[in-house]
Amino acid sequence: MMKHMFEKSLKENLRTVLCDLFNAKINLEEIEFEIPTDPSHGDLCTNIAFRIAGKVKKSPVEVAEKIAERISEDSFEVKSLNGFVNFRFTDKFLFNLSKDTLAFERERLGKRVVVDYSAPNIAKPFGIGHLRSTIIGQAIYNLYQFEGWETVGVNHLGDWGTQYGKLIFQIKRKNKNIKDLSIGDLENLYVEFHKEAKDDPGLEEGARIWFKKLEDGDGEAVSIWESCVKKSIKQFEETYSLLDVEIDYCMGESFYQDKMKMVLEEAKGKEIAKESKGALIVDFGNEMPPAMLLKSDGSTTYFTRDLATVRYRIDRWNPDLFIYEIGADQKLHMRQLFKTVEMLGWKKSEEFFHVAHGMYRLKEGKMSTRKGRTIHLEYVLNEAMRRAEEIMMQSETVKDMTEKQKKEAIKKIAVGAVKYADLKNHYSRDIVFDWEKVMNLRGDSGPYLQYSLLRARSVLNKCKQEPISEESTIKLNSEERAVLKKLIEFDGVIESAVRNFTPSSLAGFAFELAKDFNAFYSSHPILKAPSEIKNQRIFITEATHKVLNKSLDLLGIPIPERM
RNA sequence: GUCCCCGUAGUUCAAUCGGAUAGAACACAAGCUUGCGGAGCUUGCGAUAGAGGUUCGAAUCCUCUCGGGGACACCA
Repeated sequence: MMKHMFEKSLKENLRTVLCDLFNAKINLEEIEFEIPTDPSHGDLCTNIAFRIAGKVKKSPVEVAEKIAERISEDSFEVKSLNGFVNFRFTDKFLFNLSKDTLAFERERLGKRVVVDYSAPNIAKPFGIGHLRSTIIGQAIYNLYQFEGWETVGVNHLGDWGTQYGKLIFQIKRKNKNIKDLSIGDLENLYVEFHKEAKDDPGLEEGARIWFKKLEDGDGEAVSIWESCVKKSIKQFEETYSLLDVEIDYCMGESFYQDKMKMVLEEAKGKEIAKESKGALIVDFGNEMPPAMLLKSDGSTTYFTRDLATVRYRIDRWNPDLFIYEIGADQKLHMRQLFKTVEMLGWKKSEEFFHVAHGMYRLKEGKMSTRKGRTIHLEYVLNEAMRRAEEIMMQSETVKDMTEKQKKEAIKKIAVGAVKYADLKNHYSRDIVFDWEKVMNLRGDSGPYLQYSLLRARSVLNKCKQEPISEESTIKLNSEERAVLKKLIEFDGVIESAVRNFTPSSLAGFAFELAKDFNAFYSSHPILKAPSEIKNQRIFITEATHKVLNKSLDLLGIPIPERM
């Protein structure tokens, strides 16, 4: 808060000065602070001189110089350079600002957000694509909650649709008994169906018939389907537990079976839905291709279910914001959905956001279930754990750990590595799936963050922090300044991560903080520092620990006790 | 064919919604242990696909070319 207040009063100060000097009237919003690219320029800067130079018919350099001459404060010095106005905090002031960062409590905003994420398909192993949705979605959920939103997380399980008609049909054709089939078997049957349907297009028709039967409540179809759901959910629960993810509600597409009719009636009544080639569609004119509500055989589509889902969520939670963490391949679908919601008059499309994550690709080419080029989460984690163990064996510090403790640590390191490798990328980018990068346990990686945090913790465990009195002299070296300057960025990073739906901003920040701390740690003693600066170094260690801990917590990266 | 996203060191990614000398990591090369955890630290090498335009200022915005990915009604 103190930083906020400081920036606000500095803005007001600038506004007054600009008015006095150049008779320029500006809004506070026009003044923006940034962090100079080169730390030697200062700790904060503004480009306001460029913005008003044209208005007042002076050069930016001159404007900046005049501003710098005019402002004088005890807590920072002001200098102009190349048209920028640079502020450099005194050590004491910077130190006090950083204390402010440690107050994590936010006021409740009275706003509610529904976050739709994970949403794996039943009867298939948990794929790497849904892993992305799960990890990013959970981080966004955490971030919104931290910022003071009331959050509702929903796992919109893919448990309905023609694909299960295909699966049931294939099970029947091959005379299989659902009781004997594993998730892997089910996936194989699905793949097999597609292969055979290529040569025999009649099979698609059979699949549609079986889905229609399922929708109409046919006993046999429902029983096979229920069995698939059960098997899948059991496996998903193991996965979520391993990933340390908990989603508030699990309501699959099938949940909305009886809620679509109402929506269809409303769409027809408002003349938004119309008939075309025997099907019921929503026409968007030239803006977009049409979306389908009912197929010509009368069965529903996932568009219908998504629409019913929105209706349900409005009725139940009436959120101020809907966030969908779903792959970029569904961009058109989402646009159609948001537009239709607006046409129905339920909500404005601005109240919806599609976090369209990019797709995973392999170095060898596209991923493809049919060609067997998929990556199963289980395999990735096992390999990551193997590597973590390898490094751990060389470590001195874990020698006195029990086997159980080691196993637990290895698991957390592997999960942290996999999650961080995903979170550090901007969601919109496709990720080239590279084993070496994902399971990298050094450098810009999850374990690097975990390690840095534990090292800070280890130092803190060896001493007692004494409060630093207001009178004590603070004198900082450049490594200490770097850490403190990074720390005071935390609030802004959170704000931007929330506003832009980018946990990647926080991941990047956490890495930079760890890096700055490590540089500080390696060049200056903390516990054996001279007594007059020992306390300030302990404070820096403690603050880093606290902020790093919170960052990893928000990102969903687990922290081992030792590693 | 139409629409959307992307193109940054050898490789994988950053760059605070137009700011100062484009940052990291991996890989490669050279160093760091008498101090708290070496999964660490320091140094070096090296990039905005191409051509125009907009302006004080462009990786970022506009146009075109080339290259990659995705989506386009009975899959989800």
